[in-house]
Amino acid sequence: MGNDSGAVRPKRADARRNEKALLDAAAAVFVAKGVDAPVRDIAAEAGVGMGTIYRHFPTRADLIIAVFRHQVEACAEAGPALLASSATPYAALASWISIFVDFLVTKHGLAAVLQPDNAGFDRLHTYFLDRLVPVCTRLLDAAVASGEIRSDLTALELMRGVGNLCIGAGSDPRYDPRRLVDLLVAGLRT
Amino acid sequence: MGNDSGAVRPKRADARRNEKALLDAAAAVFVAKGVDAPVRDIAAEAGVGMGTIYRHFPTRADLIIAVFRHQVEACAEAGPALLASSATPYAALASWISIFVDFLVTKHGLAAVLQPDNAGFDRLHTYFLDRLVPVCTRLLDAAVASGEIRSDLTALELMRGVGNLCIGAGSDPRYDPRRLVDLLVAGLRT
DNA sequence: AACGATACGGAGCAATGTTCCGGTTAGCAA
DNA sequence: TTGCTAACCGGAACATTGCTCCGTATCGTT
Repeated sequence: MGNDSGAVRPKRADARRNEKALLDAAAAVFVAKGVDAPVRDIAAEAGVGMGTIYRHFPTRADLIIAVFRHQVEACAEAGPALLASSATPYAALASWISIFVDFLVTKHGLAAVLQPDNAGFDRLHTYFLDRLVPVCTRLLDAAVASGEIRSDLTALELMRGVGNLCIGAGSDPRYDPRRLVDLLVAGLRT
Repeated sequence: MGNDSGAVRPKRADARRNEKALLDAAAAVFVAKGVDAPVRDIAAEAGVGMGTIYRHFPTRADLIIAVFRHQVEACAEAGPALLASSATPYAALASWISIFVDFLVTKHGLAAVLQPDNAGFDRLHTYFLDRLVPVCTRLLDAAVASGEIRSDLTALELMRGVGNLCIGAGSDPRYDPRRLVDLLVAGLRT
């Protein structure tokens, strides 16, 4: 998975340096203030100007994608692994959902950004879904095939439901998205 | 429930007229563009200035509350009625949740505004919860007492979960919040 | 008819995402 | 080493949006 090492046109050294600074700064700011942090804050943290951010990442969403890409990959790759190692497909599905929830809950406000109508976040929404829906579909199909769950739900619906349940996690200690998600997954059983 | 007719200090005629115009305009704009419509649009639709809106409704949330108040009341009042007329408490709970979902889904973007961290919408959030959580609690308690559902979930959690599931309804025909909510409610069963 | 309290309208402020452009510099060629 | 140009940089400027302020117009009373 060579990211972009020996590509068509080697970037200039300063460009490469700034891109890394930006990614690090964005990660730090996201942790501190959530993914809704103003672009200016990220630019300041990285010690670069606004223009530099938007040249490297045409839109906020692209920056977010870049920052979380490897975590999304890890989540995607966990799917088949769980299917192979779990006692039943349903157990694998439940475990995977749990991983997915952990990912969403860990990042302030990331879940909210999965909304398809979040203007400007189309790219992010598309990326997440393109990468994870197939994984979830496979888990879901397996669990349906084993007769453990009902068959009238698509992976997209399930993931979106789970994503929605995770919105606002952490802002209110009385609301624990994990419990609600567990309920949802329990409701899936035949 | 005389709204504010013969109150401490009779408002001026133009003030009363404008308040009504504002409510009508807001309702129309909310239907057309969702509750996130710019305040300026509402002012324009009502044919008044920005100042007028903010004098009558100190904050966007207050305007939204005013527009939807009677529907929230209807929802609140349906709770005890359903409890009395349904076969079992669980059936009453399910029916009430369904009414609640209908309410949220009908209004573009209303669900998203139930988030406690939605800066500026504290009032709206508080109003909704103050009015509806007690109703939901009673339904939940009754269903727990009849042994139909588990007892480790608060009304707040359930309502927030349902509210979250309804976020973005209508923006994607492949996502039907009602089905997810049904799943959630099904997961409640013992 | 005059007057004071009340309401009105819209310019203006602050925050934020995004675009633009003049100045600077890395990397290559002679 | 020196010079050149394409790529890059920073931040000012623009557009949108929630909200505030204040001079002016209007209402209702005396």
